Amino acid sequence: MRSTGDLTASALIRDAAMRLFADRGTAAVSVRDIAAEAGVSPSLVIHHYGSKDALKDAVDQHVMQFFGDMIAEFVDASAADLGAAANSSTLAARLGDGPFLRYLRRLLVDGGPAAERLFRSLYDMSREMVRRYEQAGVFKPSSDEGARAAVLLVNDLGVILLRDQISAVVGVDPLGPDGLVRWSQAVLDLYANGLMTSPGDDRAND
Amino acid sequence: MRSTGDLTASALIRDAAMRLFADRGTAAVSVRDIAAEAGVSPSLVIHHYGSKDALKDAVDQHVMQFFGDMIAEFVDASAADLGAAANSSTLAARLGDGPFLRYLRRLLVDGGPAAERLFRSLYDMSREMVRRYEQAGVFKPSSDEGARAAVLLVNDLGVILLRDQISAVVGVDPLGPDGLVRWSQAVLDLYANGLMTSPGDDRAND
DNA sequence: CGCCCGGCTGAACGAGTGTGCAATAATCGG
DNA sequence: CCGATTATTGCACACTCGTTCAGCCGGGCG
Repeated sequence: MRSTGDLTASALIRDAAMRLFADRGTAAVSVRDIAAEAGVSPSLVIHHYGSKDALKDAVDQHVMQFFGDMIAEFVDASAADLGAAANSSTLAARLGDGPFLRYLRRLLVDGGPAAERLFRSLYDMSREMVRRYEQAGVFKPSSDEGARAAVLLVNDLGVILLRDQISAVVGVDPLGPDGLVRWSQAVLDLYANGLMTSPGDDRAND
Repeated sequence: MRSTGDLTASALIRDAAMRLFADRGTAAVSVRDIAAEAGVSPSLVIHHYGSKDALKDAVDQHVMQFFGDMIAEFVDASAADLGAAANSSTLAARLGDGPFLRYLRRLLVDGGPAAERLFRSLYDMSREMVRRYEQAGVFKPSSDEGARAAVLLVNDLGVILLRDQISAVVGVDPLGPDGLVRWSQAVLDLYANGLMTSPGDDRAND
């Protein structure tokens, strides 16, 4: 019942479930697995959350709360100073190696109402960002702000979703300390200069 | 045993498994579900593939073959004419609404050796594309071709991974007939012109 | 015709699943 | 200290899982 530094049992269970769900997917994790990971009995898991589905809902809500707070904080900070906090680097660094990003991946791919609400929040944030930057003259005006915001959002989320693949194949974790600067530079170069020699050219991408 | 128009039973089972795996994830699909979807008995599934894991391997291999062929064809076509076939639009349109893209999503997120091989193929394709375009003078030279190729690849795959979320929130399927042109225009505009007013400016993204 | 043989099925088994329940251990107010 | 409330557990039940196996059924071949 105490809310001190060490976690309560139900929080322990929730965090264990979050880790396992993120790594293996919800269906591949049993209540007994969660109990073992949390160091408690399977009965306690049910006693605290009622059912496995309810536990999943609690984990979803917890993750949503986390990202909701992060988004709000980020929007506020960028309202005060458009340039300072407004880059993905600090965001990603702050997220650290916690299980939140890995859970976010499952959440977005598995879908569901919670995922849709979260994605809507992120998209709204992206739109607001684009609007501010365009108004401030940092971004060129766009004929399709919605699409531009979506493309930028997909760019950021794509790194999170494909992090493991990129790490394995490219050889550098794009969200690690070293890979992050390399990735940011490539993205910044793209955003600042584009990549084609003749502006307004015909189509060409991979 | 025949390879005519209507599929053989084992191919029927494989396709049913691919659909269900893509939609719900491997662990959430039972052999009985697959059998029902394919219209056969559960025993026949095991009889043809030995086990559920082996069936999943067969599905993986089938999908890998499909994308391998597509990649090879795409590289060949773009070698002949750099501009004509070298856009994602035709690729996505050719993939259509088949289950391959949905399965690709699960494959990339669940990881595993097959996914890593596929991602490596895609990354190699992206690198080769970037190299050709830079050499042809279509792309500006880059200080980090690897990172540039990775960013472009993530951009394309991100749309596939987040397709459902984008459809639900933005309101347009980015791989549908109408959404594709809107999405392509936004991406093309980004690639051609960048989005910041002062090239080489300081950091700014969402 | 009889035979057999590969595709296919239904029933069954053991293991593992989520969950309910009674009993035990811990904690706290009096 | 004691009673009570809460946290926690072991056990059991019903069910589903993947998988096995004996047998059915239709068609090609002697």
